[in-house]
Amino acid sequence: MTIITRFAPSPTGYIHIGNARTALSNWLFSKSQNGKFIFRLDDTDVERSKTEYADAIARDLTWLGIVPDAFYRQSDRFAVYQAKAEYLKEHGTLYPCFETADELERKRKLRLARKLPPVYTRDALRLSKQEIDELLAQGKKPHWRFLLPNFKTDPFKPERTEVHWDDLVRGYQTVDLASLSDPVLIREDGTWLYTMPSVVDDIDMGVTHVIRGEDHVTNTGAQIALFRALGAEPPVFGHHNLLTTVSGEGLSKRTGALSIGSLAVAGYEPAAVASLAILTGTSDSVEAQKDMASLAKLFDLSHVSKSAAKFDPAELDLLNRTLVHHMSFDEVKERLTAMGIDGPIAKAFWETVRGNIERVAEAKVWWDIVTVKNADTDVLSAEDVDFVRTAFDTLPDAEFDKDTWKTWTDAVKKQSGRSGKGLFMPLRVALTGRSNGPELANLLPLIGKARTLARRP
RNA sequence: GCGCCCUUCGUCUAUCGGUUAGGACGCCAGGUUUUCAUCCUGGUAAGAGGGGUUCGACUCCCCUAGGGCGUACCA
Repeated sequence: MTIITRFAPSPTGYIHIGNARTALSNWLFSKSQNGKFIFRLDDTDVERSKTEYADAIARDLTWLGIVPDAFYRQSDRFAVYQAKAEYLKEHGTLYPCFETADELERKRKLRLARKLPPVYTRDALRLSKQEIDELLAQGKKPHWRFLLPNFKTDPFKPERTEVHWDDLVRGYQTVDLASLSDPVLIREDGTWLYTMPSVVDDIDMGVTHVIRGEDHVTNTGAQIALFRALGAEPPVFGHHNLLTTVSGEGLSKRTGALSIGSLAVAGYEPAAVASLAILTGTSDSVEAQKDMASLAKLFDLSHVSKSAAKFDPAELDLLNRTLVHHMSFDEVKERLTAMGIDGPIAKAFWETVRGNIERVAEAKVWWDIVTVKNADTDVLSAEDVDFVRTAFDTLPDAEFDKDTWKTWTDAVKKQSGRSGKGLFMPLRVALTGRSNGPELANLLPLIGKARTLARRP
């Protein structure tokens, strides 16, 4: 059997690291088993769905390294849902309700005040065929609810009805359908809530495994009932834990700083983001994986914890740093070229500076230092300036190579009597304008003789 | 309010009745680099509280506290 998973966001906002966790989980799960991955836009909410968000989500997935095998849009499939709704109506499991939102809210509060679970009491089910027809004739528009199979013969006497599934993350799960309200499937205006289209699509698209956040656990109970009402076997479910901010708040689409798009703009490596999104809150060490293949190797839903995990953006810097430190020239060549880092010394340059930067873009700073910028020596004391001038006078005549630095500084040491920090720091500052950076032995030949001489204070 | 789930170093976690409670990240120290970073070595630091059960409890049970999620005509 081919594994088919899906990521089905609603395009009502930008996706964040928590959504990436879901998307990546589905992607890695299917890929690690030679399965397929579907990208589906759950855009039934016409009001709130925006093309801008849809485009951004697609872009973010691509950036993360996710390549869907198929793409669907729920707004293309309304006719299909309509047909399924008719099927449910014929079987008496989809019924019209005429309460207004206010009425429902009032009833809810009433039950709450009486310390009863605030579930819908199915009053609409008491309407006779004739009453319904009258209401319709008056031009009243109903919303439609799915009748949860939580009773033996009398829908007004729901009994404990357990739905079970073996969750990929959480083990054996139980949801009691009697504690749930009949979910509204269709609004008054005929638009769809996510519940049924999602189920219908999962059936039609052959989805075998649904991996989603823990916030869906209760939904899953109702949706399993819906799968069965539609004559289908439910897929396998897995509910991963949720990520929270450092202060413990849930991530929302409004947590802008953690949106995938903003992380991309900030110059983080997708592999760093993916590693953190997947590995946080699992029993695996949070170590940067350089690509999807190695992440897929680690990926195991049974390692995912059942409690919420704090997501610390600062960890991203750590992961990104290790990734950059070990990145080969070939891996970054194109990006360096785009920054203007090119030519015969580009490779040696990258291998020299990568250990001292956290993000690839920072290479540009060092490129400027090496190739253009004249060093700022203001910070040097008058005494150091004298020292540096004298040192520059003893620069070797030959063109610079990897041994030049040692030869030169050995000579300067002998002549000046300086050593250690006192010897190297002024020279570093004079050459680069900075008190730290890559090894000067490697940097010096890159700067070259001509540019070095031009930096004599 | 009710339902489900959760609670071990600062953080992410291992432990499935008997461990010096392990690892990773961070942090600190030492080494390497005659600087910084990298790298290597070492160290630091934890069972929410209270009751049981048991020869023995982080582990099982109950209570309390704290947290997450749900309880939508959001997804």
